[in-house]
Amino acid sequence: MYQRKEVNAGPAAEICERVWLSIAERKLRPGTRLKEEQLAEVFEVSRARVRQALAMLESDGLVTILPNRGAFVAEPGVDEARDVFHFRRQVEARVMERLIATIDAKDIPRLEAHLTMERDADLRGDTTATIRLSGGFHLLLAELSGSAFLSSMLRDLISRSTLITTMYRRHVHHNCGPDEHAALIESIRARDLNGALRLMEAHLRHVEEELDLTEGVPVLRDLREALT
Amino acid sequence: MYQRKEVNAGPAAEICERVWLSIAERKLRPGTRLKEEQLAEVFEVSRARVRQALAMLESDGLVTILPNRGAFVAEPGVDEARDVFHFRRQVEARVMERLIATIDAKDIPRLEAHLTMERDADLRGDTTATIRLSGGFHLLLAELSGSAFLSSMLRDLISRSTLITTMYRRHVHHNCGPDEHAALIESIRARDLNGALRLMEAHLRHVEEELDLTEGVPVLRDLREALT
DNA sequence: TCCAACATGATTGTCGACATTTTTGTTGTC
DNA sequence: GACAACAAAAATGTCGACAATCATGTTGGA
Repeated sequence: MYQRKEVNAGPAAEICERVWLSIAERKLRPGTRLKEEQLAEVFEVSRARVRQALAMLESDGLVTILPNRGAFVAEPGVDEARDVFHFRRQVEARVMERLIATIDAKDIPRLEAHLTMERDADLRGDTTATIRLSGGFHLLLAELSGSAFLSSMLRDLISRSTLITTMYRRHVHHNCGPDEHAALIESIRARDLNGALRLMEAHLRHVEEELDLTEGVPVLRDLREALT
Repeated sequence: MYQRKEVNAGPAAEICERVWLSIAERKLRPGTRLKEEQLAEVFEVSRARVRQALAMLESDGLVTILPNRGAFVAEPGVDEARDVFHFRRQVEARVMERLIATIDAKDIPRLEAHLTMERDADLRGDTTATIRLSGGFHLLLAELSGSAFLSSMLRDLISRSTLITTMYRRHVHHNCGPDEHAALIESIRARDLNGALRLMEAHLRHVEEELDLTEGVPVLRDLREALT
């Protein structure tokens, strides 16, 4: 999920992923303060690396850094939430166009292998793996599309989506179901662009519709602004 | 241009902006190696800060960092170029929607003041200022739209656009003309969303049409891949 | 002469210690 | 008792030195 290149998952990326997972599992709530020293102790790494990881997480929209004040788990507002899903639909559509135009038949098994892992984690009830793999499927599509730019954009949007989902979902976690992923693979195999676009659109709408984005609750991003 | 928040332009952001300007002015060509020590000497800062700046520039797509190998000015391919402009149109459209829906009349003067600076720099023949202000206008629109998310996305896309323009433009630098910006301001003042969207679309198409994106020249991103 | 292994130089990556800023707790005065 | 100024503690920000890694040039052998 957080690996920057194909093989080379930098050491800081590992911290990013663990934080991301903790957020997805609601162990870290939005607004929580992230002290550098504390994180360094937990992950048994130097504080410098924690800073590096926090900077990455900020650019991915997962944490907000206030200069000289510290890092906090971000709290995206409803407007940002809508924008994130809006652009995620755009990006995933573009990915699908490139993917169906350029994909090599020998890459299809990679998708199926991923799907198998998703189903397996789902059956085992392994929440952590399920969350990781669920986002990973979309990211794999981007990688197979061959565009590093689309991949990096999508990773950003997926991170934000995850955080938004934890904040605004109505019920328990919905499983970004493996079945919908399976249907997508079939469309890709058949190189059915229109079908794939329709499925992806529906898939993402399902996720968004599970959220309650009606409330205009202003979000405390900066403690100073929040108490005017 | 590179200021992260409103007032608080971090010290590393200054380095980012100077590198960005050098790239825009074609003083730094795509593929150029950026040695940390060298940059530290030129900018008279510590190497740690240079690393910080390079990391930011990488996430903005302006430089490519190869682990243990160094940083290079990025060389986006034609596919990435098309994607960047594609999404830039999407983002700017979204900005315009939010802007016209929410803008306060008292903010219009800020736009006009910016336009005045653009015209002034243009008349003086101050290329550096012209480049900076030209991108700054679009970024100002995003800031006035009130969405930090859209702002950060757009800053990223503008950086990449600049680099792409220097790589693929046919003739000399086209001035992302102040006149088209002026027309946009009029539409905003009149809260004419459809008009504004049309103008923005045309404005961005003008920039893209000045480029020669026909050649499928593969780009050397990684020296290893390039010589297969 | 060509190739491989090694040694050297240069460059990036990492860490710990110190300086700065912010926050919190205390004291003294009105 | 409330408020302001000050002092102590804690957290963040910065820097320089050292370690690890990669590129280049050299040497020895076939």
